[in-house]
Amino acid sequence: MNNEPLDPRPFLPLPLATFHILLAVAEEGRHGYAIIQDVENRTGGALRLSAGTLYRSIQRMLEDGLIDEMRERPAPELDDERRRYYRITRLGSTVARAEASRLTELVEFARAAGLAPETA
Amino acid sequence: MNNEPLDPRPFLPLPLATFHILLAVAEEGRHGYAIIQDVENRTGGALRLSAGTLYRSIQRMLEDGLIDEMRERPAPELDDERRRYYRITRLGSTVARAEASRLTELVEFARAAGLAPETA
DNA sequence: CACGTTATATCCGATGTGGATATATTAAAG
DNA sequence: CTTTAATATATCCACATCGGATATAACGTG
Repeated sequence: MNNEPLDPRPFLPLPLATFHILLAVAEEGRHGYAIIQDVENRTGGALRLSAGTLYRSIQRMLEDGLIDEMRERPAPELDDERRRYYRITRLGSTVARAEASRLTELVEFARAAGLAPETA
Repeated sequence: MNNEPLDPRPFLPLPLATFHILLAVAEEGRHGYAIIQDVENRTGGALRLSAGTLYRSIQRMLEDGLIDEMRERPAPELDDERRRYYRITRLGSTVARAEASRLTELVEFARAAGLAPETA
């Protein structure tokens, strides 16, 4: 077993697109186009990942080991052979957790400066 | 009086350095070098704004009206004439609040995906 | 008065991003 | 059944942000 203590710090702060992609594929295995739609839906249309940003982010994340490509097809009955499905890795989870904690701290700074509501 | 409803959306997502600078000058009027130290202290040394990033960020923020330069010298007794002091504007506060709210939402997404602790 | 720290400013290269473009398959509409 | 829109991946270009290096100079201490 590989239980080395993965260090997320070299990855922080995480690029915005990378964090959103990690959240999208953490829920369930998703392909690129579905990630774009997931991010748009969750942000109420406020963030629309461009195709350029998405696919280059995915390449980087594969190289860095934050995600990996799945062989299984999550929905074999209504499938599309063009799709490439991705899921989060253990390293990806560790990095996403560290980024979430950085963001939480940032919001607390804003609250202390009177620039965020008291009730989260 | 100017009570037009300032729209923060075109500024979002805010560059990381810009948000940290807004938080630093929101507490009290600060000069550039003091901002670098404030950010380093608050983040426990995790984020060290480089001089290049800081002074170019300040220029942009002045042009955008997020901060403005003060005439008053906060500490006239132990002053340094090289210093240039900045404070947050009303627009800067509005933008910082909007960014804090975006970050809060982002952390909630991470929590929903099981990638952040339940207790903020 | 020499030296490290404080202080502001600009330049360069690397990275992240949106928008445009390309290509091809799938689904829906006429 | 053919046209069209949506789906799906991928690459290119230009722009913004950023860290690190460099420059210049005033300040504080030994």
